[in-house]
Amino acid sequence: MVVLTKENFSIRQICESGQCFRLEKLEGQEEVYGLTAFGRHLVIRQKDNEISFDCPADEYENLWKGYFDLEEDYEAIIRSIDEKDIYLQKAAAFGNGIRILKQDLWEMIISFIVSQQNNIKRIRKCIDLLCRRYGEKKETADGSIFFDFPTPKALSGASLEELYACNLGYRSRYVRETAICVLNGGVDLDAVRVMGYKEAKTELMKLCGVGIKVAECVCLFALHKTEAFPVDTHINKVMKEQYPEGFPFQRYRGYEGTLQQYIFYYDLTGGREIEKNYH
DNA sequence: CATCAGGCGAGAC
DNA sequence: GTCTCGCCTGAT
Repeated sequence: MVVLTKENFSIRQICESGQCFRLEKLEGQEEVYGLTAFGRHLVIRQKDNEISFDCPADEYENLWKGYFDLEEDYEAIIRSIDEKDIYLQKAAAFGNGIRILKQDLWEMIISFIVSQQNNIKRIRKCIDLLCRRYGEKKETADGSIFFDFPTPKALSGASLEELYACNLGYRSRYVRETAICVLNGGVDLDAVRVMGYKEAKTELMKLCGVGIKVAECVCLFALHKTEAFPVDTHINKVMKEQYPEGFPFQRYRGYEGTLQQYIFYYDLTGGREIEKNYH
């Protein structure tokens, strides 16, 4: 068990921000979450600023500390926001516990292919079915069962019909073709891992079902290219309503993606009411 | 009943 | 290069 005190960390906000579809609130308890990632299952508890990770110290150091981006100073990011940009100030204050996770590349590719023209609840269900049916069955130290994310090989073995049965709909073909492409080495994920942002984005877009938006999400949530700025229906709406003269990308160069998450989360869960932004 | 969910590919031009 | 259209499926 590892316990630490941290500002700008909310496991609830991270969960609700929809960047990880295998982090979920556990039934019956407040602020207790379960995460499956990198072949492990982790229980996380939070009370105010005190967070506990139910794992050995070395696992925390080698895996979760990086995964949750705990070395980054999010307070400094929020402080850097233009004080006259009321909307962005409110969005960041609202989601100030969000972190940009460093997730598995393959898992993010499939997850965000599945996410297109889909809602978070259904995305979670799809991913869960894929893991149960094609992922390796594993067991935690205390004996509970979980399923790892399926490998490219395992997914390429699924027929279109079987993928439809996982509720993927028309995305079934994209998942199947992407799995086959990665398995063949048509796109080399080890190479993508060491590429810069633009190069990685271009390479990812060679995959079937990966367009600009999905590629940006993968760059941001797997490769930690925080300059990636995924534009979806929410961001598009906010850009029109709040930034008719354009979003000030130059001011926030290098961490636009982090701000994107504040905006996305605010629009998704909090900032429903339309407010004017005064520059 | 229509519209929408963290879009994308294919085809027309 | 830009524009339009159809697409699985469940919720509202």
